[in-house]
Amino acid sequence: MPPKSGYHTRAQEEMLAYLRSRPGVHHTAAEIRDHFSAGDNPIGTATIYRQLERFVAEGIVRKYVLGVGESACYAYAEQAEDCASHFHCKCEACGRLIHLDCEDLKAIRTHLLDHHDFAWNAGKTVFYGICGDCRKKG
Amino acid sequence: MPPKSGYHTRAQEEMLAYLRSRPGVHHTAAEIRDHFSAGDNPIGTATIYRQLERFVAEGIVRKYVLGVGESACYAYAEQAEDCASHFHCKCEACGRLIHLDCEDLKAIRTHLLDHHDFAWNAGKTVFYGICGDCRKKG
DNA sequence: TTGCGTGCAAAGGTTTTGCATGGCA
DNA sequence: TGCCATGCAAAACCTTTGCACGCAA
Repeated sequence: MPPKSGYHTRAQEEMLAYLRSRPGVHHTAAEIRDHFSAGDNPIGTATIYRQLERFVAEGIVRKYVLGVGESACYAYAEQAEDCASHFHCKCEACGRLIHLDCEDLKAIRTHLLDHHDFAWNAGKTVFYGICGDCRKKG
Repeated sequence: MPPKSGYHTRAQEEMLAYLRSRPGVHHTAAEIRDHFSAGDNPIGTATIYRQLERFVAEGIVRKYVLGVGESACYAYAEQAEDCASHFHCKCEACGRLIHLDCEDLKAIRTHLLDHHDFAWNAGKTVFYGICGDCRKKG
């Protein structure tokens, strides 16, 4: 899925190929920049951010804000993932980001819309809490 | 509910009194600083952050992360609010933060715990989406 | 040729930290 | 007195922006 408008450039193509090769995997802007800095064809930080912003605007990539001061995370959004049954949970203890596929949770969207007039964007929402592993450890 | 450890100081007392007088209202660190800068007894930025950090650690105040680059929000956490029936929705269009009291949504916590082994912290989670007003406007 | 994309550097904003001073117990 | 809290300034951090140059169409 190439961008819908604007020029087709090398930086854009390589970033998209990289993200697409790791669907569902979260990358920070710095990680993406470092990935390309390591090899040939480094890409400037500003370009990283500008392309990511474009990808997000076009719905190709999702952006997740996990905390103040922390970097935002970006992940390639597959068509299959794009349905409302994909959720994210972040463990406040170990920091792990957990992916959840759950049909039941889709009911939340209906409830929020019908009862609270709010069109929920599940893809951007992160559920905070404590994962099972961390609870066992105390 | 005074802090459990450390000294009892003027800055601490005034900040807590201010937050407590507005339960459930969200303030950024800058807003709190400006509030005290306006009157007598201004409080330094570093102290604002250090006290807020302490309040959050002690559970007196809740911290909300709404976006990268945006300031974090802090709100006094009443006992009554502390139950799981208080939720937050942020409109991605107008930026408004909507408070929601909904018994039905509490079922999410049970579901996440029983089916996904995840102890959800509803107080910290923000639901992103589009509010009714903004949808009407297109 | 036209104008968008890129890179560098600098700015922007929020939050944290170092260090000397002041206040609480 | 001993130790913590405070304030100022500077640093740290992520992200955005200005500007000149380069590349796509």
